[in-house]
Amino acid sequence: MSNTQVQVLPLLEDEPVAPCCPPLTERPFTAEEAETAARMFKALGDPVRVRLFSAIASHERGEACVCDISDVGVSQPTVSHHLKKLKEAGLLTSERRGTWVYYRVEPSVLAAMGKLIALPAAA
Amino acid sequence: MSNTQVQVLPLLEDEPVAPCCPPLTERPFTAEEAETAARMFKALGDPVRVRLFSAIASHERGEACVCDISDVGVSQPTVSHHLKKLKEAGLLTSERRGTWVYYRVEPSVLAAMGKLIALPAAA
DNA sequence: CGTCTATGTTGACATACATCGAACCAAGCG
DNA sequence: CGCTTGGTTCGATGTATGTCAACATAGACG
Repeated sequence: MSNTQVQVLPLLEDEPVAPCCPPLTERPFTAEEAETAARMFKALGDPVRVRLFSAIASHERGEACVCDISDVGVSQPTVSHHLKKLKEAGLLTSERRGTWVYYRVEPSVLAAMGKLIALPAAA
Repeated sequence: MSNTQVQVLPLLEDEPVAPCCPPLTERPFTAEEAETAARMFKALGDPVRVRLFSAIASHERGEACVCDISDVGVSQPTVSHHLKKLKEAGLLTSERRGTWVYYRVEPSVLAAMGKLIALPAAA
């Protein structure tokens, strides 16, 4: 009843991608874990999206205006489509600042993926 | 310095997936690099394939008989189909030993993927 | 040989996806 | 206002993909 200041996670409408799964080599993934991991991999399973993601990730502060990265050989609507896909997968966030729209890499995503591919110590 | 020759890459006649690309965050990928990276990501962009890959990778010696991993909720031909995809992508190799066929994780692949999503050293 | 078990291949089918042009919103500027 | 530039959404279209049932192949074994 009394609102004891539940300062919760601020309403993420999409599913959180970051806290995903153990390393792929640790144990067989469950169906759910596989679903989550596959969603991330699938988002990067297109050359155009890899180029866009890499362009943003390697840009200043991990963010870039669409205008800076839309030279990947496809039409501008297609670029927008792919950016949307990456955003839906939780890999990017976007923000409009005046005239331009900036996309930014979700930092936790890289950490989550790094954990996924983590190698077993014994080599 | 007794490394007279590299011992890791003898004869994969299919496209070598291992020596792929710099980290995604280092610089914008070229079209070719993106194509290579996307092929790897795409191969793991399906939940069934993630489960199969994880089951094999986490198995003894990074290899497993098909019979040990085919319980992923789809029919046997579908399992075979996905294993073939993973093999074509260079993530797995297969070998027949008597009655059973064993699939094995290509170790260099995990290294390549780890390099791909390597985090920038300092922010 | 014949047959059984373990996998792979083929054909068919429904769904998903990448792509484009055109139409549409949003912000700045005259 | 109306124009211009940046970006997204929509509708259409061709291609890729996941899936299964049916058939094929490869060893093991009697």
